[in-house]
Amino acid sequence: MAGGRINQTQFALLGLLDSKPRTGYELKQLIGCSIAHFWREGWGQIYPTLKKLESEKLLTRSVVKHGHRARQVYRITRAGRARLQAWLASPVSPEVPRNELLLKLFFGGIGSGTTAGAQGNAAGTSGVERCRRQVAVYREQQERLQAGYAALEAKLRATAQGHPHLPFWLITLSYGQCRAQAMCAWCDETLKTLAEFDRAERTETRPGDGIDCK
Amino acid sequence: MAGGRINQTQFALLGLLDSKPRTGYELKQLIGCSIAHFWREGWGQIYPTLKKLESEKLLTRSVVKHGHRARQVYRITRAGRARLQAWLASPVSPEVPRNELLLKLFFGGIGSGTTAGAQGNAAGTSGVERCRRQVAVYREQQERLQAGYAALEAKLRATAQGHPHLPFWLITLSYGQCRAQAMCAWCDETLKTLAEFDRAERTETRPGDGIDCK
DNA sequence: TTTGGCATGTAATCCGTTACATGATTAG
DNA sequence: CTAATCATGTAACGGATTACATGCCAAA
Repeated sequence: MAGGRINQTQFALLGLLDSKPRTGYELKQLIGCSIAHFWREGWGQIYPTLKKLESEKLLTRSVVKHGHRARQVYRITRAGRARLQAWLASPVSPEVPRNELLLKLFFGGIGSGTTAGAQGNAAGTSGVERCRRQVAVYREQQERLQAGYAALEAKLRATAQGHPHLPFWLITLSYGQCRAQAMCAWCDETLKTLAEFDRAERTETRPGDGIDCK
Repeated sequence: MAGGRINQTQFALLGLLDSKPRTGYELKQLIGCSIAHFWREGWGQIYPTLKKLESEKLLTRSVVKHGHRARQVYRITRAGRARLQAWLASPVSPEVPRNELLLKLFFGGIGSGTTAGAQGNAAGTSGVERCRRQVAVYREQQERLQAGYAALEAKLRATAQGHPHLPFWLITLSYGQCRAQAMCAWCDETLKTLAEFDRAERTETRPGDGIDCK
């Protein structure tokens, strides 16, 4: 997916290091509680990227003794800030993320083969029923997401009250809320469409001809 | 991207081959005009995947002479249909796609450094202004998407009128339409928020303290 | 005749996930 | 004491994009 472009991990790290120096571990934690709803990073990405950024002089590393342990604390440099600024102002690269759900729905007309017979589609095996289940699950997910956004918003408003960056954080949450809400509406509409189509399909079942474009 | 999971390309190909045998080239074309709004494939993915599917007996390949050329036509097998069915009925793997726009907005509070001074934020360099531009561009994109969806819907309704799979294709379009519409609404709301925040910010500018969780 | 579309592939590279591997510190 | 958390990394794997490379055929 969103796969082959310039490594964006570096900008997430630079951005989080802008406010204060941190260790890789702290960065991972911070990601998990601040931007997890739209951005994930794994260890295997964070540590190598930090090293790479250090080698490019965008970060400096200082080893801080903590008991017997040596913590690697990274601090952003002036060059790092410049790099970050340039990225922040640069246009968002347009991407068409793959959507597994839509692909499955697009193929909703493909019958289950094994039970396709003269007596029509058995309940539970038709493409329509398959799609209904997928959409129902998706709807639940979206509702859970909404609850999560609401909870995070409440926590943020309480914890970071008055923080100058708070409005921006809330904007990202609002994005998720709007989207999840719209997706729920779409689910309802789609479930209705599928139910109607189901009724119509039980009466006349034609073999699907090929898809073709143009 | 969506990176590390099981290769989904194979299912897109199996699904498109379900209705009729096709060549790799035809598959690429078909993808471009039917599911391009939520699914992309490149040559480098299609041809190797077709070979892999053939080696797994999920497809068979027949070489058809076309003038002097040899076209490799792939046909789905019974095992291929079974594999496709299993996937269609399996739950959608939950993913948290990275969102570059949101990351940039999340860092909206990071000032541009070079012009940060006593006289407040110069127009065009503040984080707020940066965000406004990003959101405005995004809004335009979403509007263009909406127009594209509408056009494709009209074309589909005309071209594939009466096709038994048409309702499913329209569902995927409706998804995009709902989302794009919601995103436009979010943009408007966000632009308003940013404008208000801008006014407030010009009066009192505090240095951003660090983000911290919990 | 030359351009554009048909047609098939390979190679390089990068991104990202997952699992593996290790060990110290601290709270219960 | 022991479990959870802090803390840092590496290795392997697989997926996706992009560019590269080639050549036929038909239409203008």
